[in-house]
Amino acid sequence: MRYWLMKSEPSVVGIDHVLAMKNQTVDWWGVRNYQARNFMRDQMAVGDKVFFYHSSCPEPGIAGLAEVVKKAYPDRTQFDPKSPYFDPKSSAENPRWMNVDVRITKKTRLVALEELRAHKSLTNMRILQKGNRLSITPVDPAEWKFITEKLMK
DNA sequence: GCCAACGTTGGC
DNA sequence: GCCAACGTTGGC
Repeated sequence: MRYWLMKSEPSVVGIDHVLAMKNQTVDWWGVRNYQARNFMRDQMAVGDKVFFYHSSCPEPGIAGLAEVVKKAYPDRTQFDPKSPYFDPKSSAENPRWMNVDVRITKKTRLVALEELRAHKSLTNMRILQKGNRLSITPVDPAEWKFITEKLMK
């Protein structure tokens, strides 16, 4: 079982949106970066734990806990010509983009990016590295433990 | 709105 | 296969 951090923009799909969805579950559509796709496609398994992270917003940070409930399958938006995520080079026979399904298990207090930066034991987190842009990153088990047990309590 | 960092594209 | 140009991300 692995741990992950997944970024979402709350103005598009925030944690409250997902809580209002059926089974509090969302398909993680819209990833158009190969590294992030490969994490979903090759490494994510049902039961993996996820930090649901809010980015590009007034208060970026971890907003809740989630888990992977369905392994990767083709992202529906790549086939929709009306979607900004449409990819003309993708096809049903040879889909380029994949996503998993993620279910919110708990909405937590917002653990702000600024707060994460303040803790020495988290300095290696991918999300805190300069220039980090990857929307899906692995989380070290010790980092998961620290954040869930010490910061969220 | 700025801009550093990084990924992708495409001409050669 | 190189790399300049361009586009995007995301915190500030």
